[in-house]
Amino acid sequence: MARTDERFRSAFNDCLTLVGQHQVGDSLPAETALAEQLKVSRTIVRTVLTALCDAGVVHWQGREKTILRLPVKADRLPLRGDYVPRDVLERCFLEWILRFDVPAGTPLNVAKLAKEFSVPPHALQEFLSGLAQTGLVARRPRGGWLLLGFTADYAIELSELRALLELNAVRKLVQLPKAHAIWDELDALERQHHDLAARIDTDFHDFSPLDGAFHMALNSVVENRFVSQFQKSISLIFHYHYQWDKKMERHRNEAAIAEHLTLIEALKRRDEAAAVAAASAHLLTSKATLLGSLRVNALIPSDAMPPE
Amino acid sequence: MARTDERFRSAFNDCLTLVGQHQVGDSLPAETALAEQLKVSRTIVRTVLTALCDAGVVHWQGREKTILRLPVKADRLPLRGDYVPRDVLERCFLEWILRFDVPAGTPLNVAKLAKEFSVPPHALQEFLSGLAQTGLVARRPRGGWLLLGFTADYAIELSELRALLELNAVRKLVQLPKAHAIWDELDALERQHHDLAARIDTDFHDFSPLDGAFHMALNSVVENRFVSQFQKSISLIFHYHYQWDKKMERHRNEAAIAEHLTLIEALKRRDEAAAVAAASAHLLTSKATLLGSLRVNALIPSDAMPPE
DNA sequence: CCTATTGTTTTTAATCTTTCTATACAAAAA
DNA sequence: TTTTTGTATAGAAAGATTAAAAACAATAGG
Repeated sequence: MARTDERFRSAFNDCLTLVGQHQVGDSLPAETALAEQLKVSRTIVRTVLTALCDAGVVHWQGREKTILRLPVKADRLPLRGDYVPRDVLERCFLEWILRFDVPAGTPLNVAKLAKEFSVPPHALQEFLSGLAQTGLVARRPRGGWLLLGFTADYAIELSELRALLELNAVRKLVQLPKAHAIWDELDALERQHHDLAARIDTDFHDFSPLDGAFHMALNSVVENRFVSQFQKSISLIFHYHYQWDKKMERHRNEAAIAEHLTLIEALKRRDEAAAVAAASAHLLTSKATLLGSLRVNALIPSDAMPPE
Repeated sequence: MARTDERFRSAFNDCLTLVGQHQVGDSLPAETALAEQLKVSRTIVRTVLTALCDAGVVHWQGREKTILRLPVKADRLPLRGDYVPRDVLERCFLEWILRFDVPAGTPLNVAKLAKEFSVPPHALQEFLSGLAQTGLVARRPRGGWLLLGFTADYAIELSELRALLELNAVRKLVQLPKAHAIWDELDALERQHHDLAARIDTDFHDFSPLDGAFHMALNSVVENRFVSQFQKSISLIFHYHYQWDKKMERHRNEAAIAEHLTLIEALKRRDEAAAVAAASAHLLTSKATLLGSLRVNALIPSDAMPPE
C-alpha cells in the first residue's frame, strides 16, 4: 500500500452530513462548489460521489446529482483520526527525553520512536531535521540520529541567549507609548500575579502557565520572527524542565511571583535601569532553577530507561 | 530497487587497492581487522570478500583468505560518487533563490529541485525541514513546501537580530583580558584591512571573505551554540546578497573597510561606548545594503525564471 | 458564442516495501 | 581462553506504489 485515503474518508463523512441536510430528490451542487465546501480537491469530490453512488445514496450522471435516500450512521466510513500535529509531537518528544532522562549521546531509533509517538516515521524524521537546528539532536555521519541532549552547557547557553533577548525586549518595552496594548496586558498580568500570590499555598501549580504568559507578553513587543522562533523553543524547554523539577515548587514559585511583580512595577514606572536590573535578577534565578532541575534529572536511576 | 550499494562498491574498490599492496599467495587479515581498515561493517567486508572470490582474486574459505591474483583496473566497480554534502546543498539552494529571484510564496517542487541539485529527494526534504526553522521556507498545511522568501521584512528582522547579537559580542569583547587570542586575531585583521584598503581599486572583490572573517572573529568571543547557529545563517545570507548586488561595489567596500577599522581601533582602546557606536553604524550600513540588494533583485525580469 | 461545469490527464507528495548496512550473539577454531 | 567466523536481526535509505491536487480539454447550457 501507499498513502492512506484518510482525506477521502473524512470528506466522504462530511459529505454524508451535507446530504443529510437536504431532502430526498434534491440535487447536490456542482463538483467545484462541493470541493470548496468540503475543502478538498475536485478529485476527492468525484471519488466521494462515486462512493455515494455505489452506496445508493445519490444518483450521479453528468451534472445530475439526485439524492436517492438520506444517509444513515452505518454509511459513515471509519477513520483512524490519530493525526498528531507538529506541536504535540514536539511536546511528546521533549517529555520523552525528560521523562526518561535520556542521556546525551543516545542514538535515536526513528522507527521505534515514531511508533511510540504514533506518527509516521516520515513525520518524526522531519521533526528531527528541524530540531537539529537547535542542536538538541544531530545526524550521524552514516545514517540515524543522535540525541545531543540537555547538558549543563546546553542549559547555560540557552539561558544566556534567553537573557540577551529578554533584556532587549525589556529595553524596547519601556520606550513604548502609553497607548500600546502591552500596558493593559501588563495590568492584567499584575492582577493575576497578585491573585495567585494570595492563594499560593494551595494553587502553586498554576504558576507555570502564568510564567509562560508573562514571558510571552514581554517578548511580544519585539516583532521579529527569528526572536519569536527562539522564544518558542526556549519557553518550551524552560516550561518542561520546571514542570519536571518538583523540588521546592511552592517556595520557588512564590519567589518568582515576587520577582515578576518587581519587574512589572519597574516597567510601569518606565524605569529602564530598574527594569533591566529586575529582569536580570529574575533571569539569573531561572537559570539556576534550570540547572538545578538538570541535577535532579540526573539522579533518576538508569533502569527507568525506555524499553528496548 | 531499494537503497544503493554505493557503500559496498567503494569498499570493494578500497579493498582491491589493499590487495594490490600484497603479493600473490599472501593472506588477508581477519574480517574484523578489514572492517576497521576499510571503515565499514563486517557485513560489507564479507560481501566484498564474496565478490572478490567470484572475481577469482582471492580464495576464501573460513579463516583462509589467500590472494590468487593481483587485481587489475577492470576489477574496479564503477560508482556514481555524486554525493552532495549539506553545505553545498545550502549554497545551491540560496544561489537558486537569488539567481532567479524566486518570489515569496512560490511553492517548491521537491522532486524537481532535488533533480536540479542532483541530490535524492529525501535529502532535499531534510534540508528544507532544517531551513523551515529560519522561516525562509514553510510546510504547506497539506503537503509540499512554500518559499516564504527574502522579503524586506525578512531582511529587516534578520538585520535587527544580527545587530543585537553583534553588539552583545562587542560588549563582551572589550572586557576580555589582554592574553585572549582575539587581540592577536584583531591585529591580523587590522593589517589585512589596511592591506586591502591600499589596493582597493583593483581588488575590491577580496572584501567579501574578509568581511566574513571579521564578523566571524567578533562573534567568536560569544561561545554559545545558539548564537553561533544563527550567526552561520546570518553570514550566509548576507554574504550571498552582497555577492549578488554588484552596484557600487568598490565604493561600498571601501566605506565598509573604514567602518571596520574604526571599530577595531575602538575595540583595541577598550572604549566600549565608541566600539558600540562604531558597530552600530556599520550594522546600519549593512542593513541598508541588504535592503538595497533586495530592490536590485526585484528588477530581474520574471522570464529569467527557472525552467518549468 | 461564451461561460460554467464536467471528463481526463499529469504532476506531486505520502507511505510502504525492498534492499543494503550495521550490530549483536552464538559457534567454532586457534 | 581468546580470537575469529557464522548467523540472525534490526534499522535506515531509497525506490515503488498509490492518493490527492492541479492543469487541461471537452461539453452542456444559456
